[in-house]
Amino acid sequence: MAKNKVSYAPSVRRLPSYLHIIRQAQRAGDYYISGTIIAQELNLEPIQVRKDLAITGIIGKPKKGYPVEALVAAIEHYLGWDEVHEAVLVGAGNLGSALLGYQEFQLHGLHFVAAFDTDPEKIGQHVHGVPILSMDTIEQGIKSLGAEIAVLAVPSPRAQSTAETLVRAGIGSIWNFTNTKLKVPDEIVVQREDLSSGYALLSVMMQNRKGRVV
Amino acid sequence: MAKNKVSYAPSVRRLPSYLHIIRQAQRAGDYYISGTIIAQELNLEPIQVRKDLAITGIIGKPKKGYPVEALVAAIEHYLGWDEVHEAVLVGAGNLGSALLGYQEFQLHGLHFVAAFDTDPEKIGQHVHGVPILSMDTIEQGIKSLGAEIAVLAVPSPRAQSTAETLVRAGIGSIWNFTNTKLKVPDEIVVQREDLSSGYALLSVMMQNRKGRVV
DNA sequence: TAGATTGTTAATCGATTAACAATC
DNA sequence: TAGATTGTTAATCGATTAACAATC
Repeated sequence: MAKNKVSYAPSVRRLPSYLHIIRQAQRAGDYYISGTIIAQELNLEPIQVRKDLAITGIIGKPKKGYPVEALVAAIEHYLGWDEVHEAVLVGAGNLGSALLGYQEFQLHGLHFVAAFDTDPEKIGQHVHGVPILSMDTIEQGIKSLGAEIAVLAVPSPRAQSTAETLVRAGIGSIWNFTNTKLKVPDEIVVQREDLSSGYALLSVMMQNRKGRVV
Repeated sequence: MAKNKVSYAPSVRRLPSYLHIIRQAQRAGDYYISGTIIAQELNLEPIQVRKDLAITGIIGKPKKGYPVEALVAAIEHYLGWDEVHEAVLVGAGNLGSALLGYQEFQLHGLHFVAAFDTDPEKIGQHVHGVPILSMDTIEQGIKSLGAEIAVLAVPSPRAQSTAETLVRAGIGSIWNFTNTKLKVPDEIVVQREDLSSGYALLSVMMQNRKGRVV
């Protein structure tokens, strides 16, 4: 099977920002919102917004823009955010716990049913209302809970072996917050989140500004 | 002044991953590492690795690869990670505190000197050894501490107003973890980290797999 | 030496932007 | 109606990949 690759990845990455703006318009009671307005808010080109929205299948109205209600639905449906996805947190450290508490994900259908950790002090406790179970029980746990997503936030050295356990447990998708590139079968969906890459960008911008080379 | 934009942004984003691999080789005692090996580890094309590394100015040796020691130095210098950058955390909630505790950033020169929060319960306390100060004192605080980077992790609704305070306090760079697009003067460096965009990508991959459309 | 790997120059691919007719 | 905005088709731009001579 081919490696999971998303067409229009840059467009897909921008959709959540659009959704955020559109939701604001929705709360303000607007029935229509134009690509021009969205673009303005996000400092983008209107044509880019229109092209991006087109992938969700939404049809706009010349002069008025896009119907807000339908647009929210189209984006959410395209992303699968209109359905609940059961998830487990693997590694309930600082970052992991923070992710559990991140309200926005729940709004987008990410539903944590359990967390796993090796620390005996933590096992049996709850973080943000989610029970922390022993890492030793993870294989059975995932199977019986039927979780489809694992949010991986263990220390890097344990990332690969933990991923392998997740695969054995039948997990479908791994959201990888470690800085380790995971070696897993092609049919497993993996999305790696690398905080350092954003910091690298910030750092280079700072360097550029320092030398007045922009 | 032109909007801060990084040339070769995709390449810059990959550099931290390379650094990670190269450091491993360094610890293993290797004197040279080839682009081929790095590519293999990260599932990339060797030519891409070579092109990316070229922007740091490193010169490799045909047949052997790149000198490990010099390569680490070249990447770190290119990113400015060989110097200390003083930073403040603004918003000591779940995510913010997790970022403070993230060891890796310290390794790359990010040095937190203070955190600011509005919660009276937190003020006066320490997170990961860093004192939490009152948000009311942020303007003076940043000025006297001389911090150049602010890591912004306040609730979204307060993001814009907080950013304006940061600008008044003379901050140079904002690493923005809120899902709000900040409106600040062009000379301020802003890097926005959007966790939802990665989740969107994961979601679409899951959708694709479900329909066996890859 | 032989051959793996570099760095350069050219080709390809995909994403962004431009132009513009259609239209509510 | 007049004109702002859409969606489509084409042009541009930048990033990735390919080809290959140079070389340790």
